[in-house]
Amino acid sequence: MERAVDRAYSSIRAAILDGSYGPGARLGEAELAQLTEASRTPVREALRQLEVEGLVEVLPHRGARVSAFTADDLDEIYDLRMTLEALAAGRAASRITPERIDRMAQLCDEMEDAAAAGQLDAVATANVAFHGIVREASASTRLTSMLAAVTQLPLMMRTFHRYAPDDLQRSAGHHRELVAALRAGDEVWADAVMRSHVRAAKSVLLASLRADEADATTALDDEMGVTA
Amino acid sequence: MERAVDRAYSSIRAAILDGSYGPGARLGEAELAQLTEASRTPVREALRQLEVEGLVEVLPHRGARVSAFTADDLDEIYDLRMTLEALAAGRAASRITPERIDRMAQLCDEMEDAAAAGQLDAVATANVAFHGIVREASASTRLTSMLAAVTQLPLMMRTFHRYAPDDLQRSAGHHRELVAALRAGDEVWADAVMRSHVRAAKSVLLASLRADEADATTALDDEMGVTA
DNA sequence: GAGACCTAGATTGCATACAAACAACGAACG
DNA sequence: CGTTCGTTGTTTGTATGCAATCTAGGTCTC
Repeated sequence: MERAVDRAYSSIRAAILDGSYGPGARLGEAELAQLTEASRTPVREALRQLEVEGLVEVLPHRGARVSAFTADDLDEIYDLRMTLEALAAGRAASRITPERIDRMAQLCDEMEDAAAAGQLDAVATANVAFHGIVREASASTRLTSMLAAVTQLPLMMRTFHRYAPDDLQRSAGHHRELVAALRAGDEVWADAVMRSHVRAAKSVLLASLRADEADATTALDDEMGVTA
Repeated sequence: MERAVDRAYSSIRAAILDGSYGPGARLGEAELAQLTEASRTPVREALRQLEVEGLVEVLPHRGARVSAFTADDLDEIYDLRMTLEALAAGRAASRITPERIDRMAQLCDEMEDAAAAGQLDAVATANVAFHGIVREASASTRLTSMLAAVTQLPLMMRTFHRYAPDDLQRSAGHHRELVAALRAGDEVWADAVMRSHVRAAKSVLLASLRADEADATTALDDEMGVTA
């Protein structure tokens, strides 16, 4: 991470993912240049990179904003993600090495332990590593970069914090099953498991968002009731 | 096309697609700045954009080169393209308007006429428009931009010039069938036709490249025979 | 003669100054 | 009172100069 572009990229990305800049927040170049201790030139390049990955939107002559996702976006993104992750899993089935499969099994252990201990951040971290192995094993740089674009949303929304115990257990089951499918070298199996896995994640997220919305409405009603 | 970045982008892209810069050719920033009548700043941005779309590769401190595709790349790209294009067709089936379907049917006529007249460039142009309608109708900006990344290769390789009459006829058949599937609003049908269509294209391209290679080898052998 | 090292030229990466476009505010007019 | 237009401040877009890095050629050593 020597180049100023990389510093800028990492800093901005971290600031978005940790919530310093929420959805829709303005990303002024001068401000970011100060934050990342670089000039505007590398900041601009970093912003374009982040745009490709779907984390920010830049409008001509109007600057950059953190992406804000609608329900339609979410639907679209998870459709894409299901298709792409399944393709990656299928390709990985015939290419992955035993060592990597072992590492995935190990990550399954870690995730289950972390889930049992209620450490959702640790689950999320191990989960990213787990899926990362599948992508690497798919041996397709293009596919890998496309997957990056549809995986930012779950990161931004801290999806694991929306998982109930049942959801976590089902997710762990998918992970174990995927390991089995890969060990068997079964493309179709791996593809199918991954589809279930992503689709289930979408379902959890949508349900959770609907619940959030209901809460917000209730809160709003209460507030109006108080002030009226 | 007012902004210098857009000028640079268009000029460089055109220069690559018309063969002025072949695969592996070096793309010096100063040279491109002169070509596009802009400074290096917008040229750099344009190059990054072209990198995203897969037309060029840029290496840190080493500049940009036109992408050169290996047989593995080709395999990988067509796998991805089949999956994404099929997804787009499926989504389009339930969203496309009758007007757009009519336009697609019209483009079918044009392509068949052009093919009969041996005007392969005209076929290619209409084909791009035809597939463009499907992508727009898929109503997914992300999917659209991903498809752009896996559609540069066929453009660069002028794939239509490798089609024999039988291939062109099969392709036309796929196009007609896709129109029918979309008119019927049948997602599964549209998905399946598109898979066939892309897979057939891959097959033609691979066969054509193998033929090229054989020719090259023969020519080389001949030459060595002469010089020996 | 082969290989490593060093130097010179050229090229990319970064910073900064300037120009162009946009947004917000206020005044003038209908 | 509302609308429109001008004006000003801020932000993005572009050009250019300088520093850091890479490539190539030659020389020196083994």
